[in-house]
Amino acid sequence: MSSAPDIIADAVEQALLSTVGPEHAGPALIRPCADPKFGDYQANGIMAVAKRLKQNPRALADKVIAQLQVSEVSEPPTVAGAGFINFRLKPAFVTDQIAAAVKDDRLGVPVVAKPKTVVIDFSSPNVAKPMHVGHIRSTIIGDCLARVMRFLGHRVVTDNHLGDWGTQFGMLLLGWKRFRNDDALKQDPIAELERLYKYVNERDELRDEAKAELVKLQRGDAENTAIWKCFIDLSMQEFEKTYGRLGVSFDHIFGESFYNPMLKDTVEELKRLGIARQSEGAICVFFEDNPELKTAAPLIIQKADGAFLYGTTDMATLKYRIDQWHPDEIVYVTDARQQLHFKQVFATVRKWWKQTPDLRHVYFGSILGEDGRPLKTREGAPVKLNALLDEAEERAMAVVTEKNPGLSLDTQKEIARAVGIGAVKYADLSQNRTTDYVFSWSKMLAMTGNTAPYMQYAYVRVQSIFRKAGAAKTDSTPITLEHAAELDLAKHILRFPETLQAVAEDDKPNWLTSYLYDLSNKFSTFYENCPVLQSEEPTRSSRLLLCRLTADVIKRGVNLLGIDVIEQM
RNA sequence: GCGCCUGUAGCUCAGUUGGAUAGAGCAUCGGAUUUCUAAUCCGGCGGUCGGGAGUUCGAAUCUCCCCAGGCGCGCCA
Repeated sequence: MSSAPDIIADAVEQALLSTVGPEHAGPALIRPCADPKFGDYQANGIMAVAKRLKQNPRALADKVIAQLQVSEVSEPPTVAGAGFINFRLKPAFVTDQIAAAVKDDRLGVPVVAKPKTVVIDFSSPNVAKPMHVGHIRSTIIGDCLARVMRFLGHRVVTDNHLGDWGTQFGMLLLGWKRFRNDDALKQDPIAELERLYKYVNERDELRDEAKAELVKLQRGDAENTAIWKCFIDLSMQEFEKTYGRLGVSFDHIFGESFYNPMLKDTVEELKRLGIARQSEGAICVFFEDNPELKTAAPLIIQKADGAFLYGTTDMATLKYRIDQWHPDEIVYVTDARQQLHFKQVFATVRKWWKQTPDLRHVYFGSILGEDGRPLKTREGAPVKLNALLDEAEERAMAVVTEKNPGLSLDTQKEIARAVGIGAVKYADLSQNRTTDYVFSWSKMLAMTGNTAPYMQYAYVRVQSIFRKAGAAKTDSTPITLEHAAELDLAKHILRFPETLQAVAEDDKPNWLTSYLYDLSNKFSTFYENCPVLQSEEPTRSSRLLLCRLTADVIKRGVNLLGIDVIEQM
C-alpha cells in the first residue's frame, strides 16, 4: 500500500519529466500544506525547476498539472501562490486507506524496499560508576532510533560500547584490595566502588601503587583480571536493573576491553598505510587535507608511553563492526561535545577504506536544571539515573492516587510506572536533540500539552469506550467520515508512515512526538464532537473502527518511543 | 586565538532542509459539562525570528560582518 504523498510525488515527477525532460526534472518535494485551507499536500518542487530553467513557475505548474494523473487520490490539483501545486485528498481515498490500515498489523506502514544494516552505538555507561542523567539521552534516543528503524524493516544491530577499560582500574584495584568495606559493598556495590575510586584518587601517595596494579591488569595478571571481571559483573547487574526499568535492551555489549587485542595491529596498519605518523613521541593522524580539521589537534592513537587511547579503540571498533556486520550505516549516539572527535574518527576511516558505511554522529545537548546550569543534585553531584526514575514514579503516583483513588494499589503502581518513566523519556525525545534542554518535572508530567501523559490519556479514553461498547466490532464495517473532525483525524492517521520515514531519515525522534501530539489532539477534538456509543448505525461502528485505529497508532507510536500505554488512568 | 553549536511570544520549545499570513504548550483572559475518563475541548492576548548587510520571485532557514551564551581544541573518555 503506497501512501498519498508517495503516489502524488510519483505522479508529479512523471508529469515533470514529460514536461521538461529528464535533464531538468527534479524532485516533487511533497509536503503537508502549510495551511489546511490550501489542501492536504503541496508540491514545492516546481518552483525550483522553473528557477533553473528561468521559466515562469506558475506557467510551468500549469503545464505540469495538464500532464498530471492523480484523480485516484486527489481532487483536481490547483496552482497557487508563487507556483505551488495543492492537492486535497478525496474522501473516498481516505476511507479506503483507513479501511486498509484497520486490517493491517503494520497500520499501513510499508516495509522498506531496500533494508539497510544499521549499527547503533548508544548508552555506553562506565563500569564502577553509576548511570547518571548524562547517560539518559544516549540510551533513550538510541533505543528509539533502533525501534523505529527496525519497525521500518531495517536490520538493526544495537551495541552498548561499555566503558570497561582505562586508567581508573588501577585505582579501583588498589582500593578493592586495601580499603574495601564488604558491608557497604553488599548494600550498594556501585556506591562502594565509586567511594574506593575517589579515596585512592584523592591520595597522591597511592598513585604509584595504583599504577602498578594497572600495569599488572594490562599484562593479564590472573588475580587482577578476576577482580576486574568482578567490577564488570557488579556494574552490569546494576545497569541491567536500570535497562529493565527503561525497557531497553541490546544485541551486543562489547566493552572497550573487547578490542584490546586489536589495538596494536590497528595502529600498525594505520602507520603502514601512511595515515598515522609519529609526532612529539605519539602516533597521530593529521588532517592537512581537511579544511575543517587541519587547524585542530591531531587524533592521537598511541601515546608517547605506548598506551592506546579511546580514538584507537574507536578505530578498532569500526573495523570490527565493518568486518563483522557489513553495515550500510553506523550511528553513534553521544553528546555534542564529542563532535570534533567523531569528525576525526570518521575522517580517518575514510582515509583507511575507499568505501565506508554512512557514518553518523547523532549528537545531543546537555540536560540543564531550571536555573539553566547543568542538572545537578543540591549537593552538586550528578543526578543518578535510578534516583531520577524513582522520583518520576513517585510524582506520577501522587497524581494517580489523587485522580483515581478507587483503583487497586497494584494498578496505581503500574500506572505510575508507565506514566513516570514515559514522562521522562517523552520529555527528552520531544526536544530537538541537538540543543540543550531544561529538565522540568512539572512540564513533563503535565496532563496537557506535548507530554507522555497526554498521549496515554488519549489512549485510555479510547479503551474506556471499548470497555463500554459491548459487542465485538468487525473489520468489514464500512468507514464513513462525515464530520470534519473525523476526516481530519483520519487524514492524520494516514501520515504515520511518512512520519516514521522522516524520523529514520534524519534521526529525529521529536518528529514522532509531534506527530503523536497532533494525533492525540485531533482525537480529543473528535472525541468532543463525535459521540461514538450513542450514534446510530452505521456511524457507530465506523467511529468505533476509527477509535480502534487511533488507539493502535498511538500505542504503536509511543512504543516506538519506548513508552508503554496503560488501560486506565 | 581557532573551531563547533545555540539565540524564535513573558517562560519552555517546534519549525521536514529556501516556500504561502512564523506555530505549539505553559502563564494570562474569556467560554463549554443532564454526553463515551474534565488528566478534556473551543476562543482571545502575545513576535522587528539576537542586530546589520547580501544572495532571489521568495530567507527563521543560505553567505558575510557584528553582539550574547554554551562547548571543544596532543598524549582523559
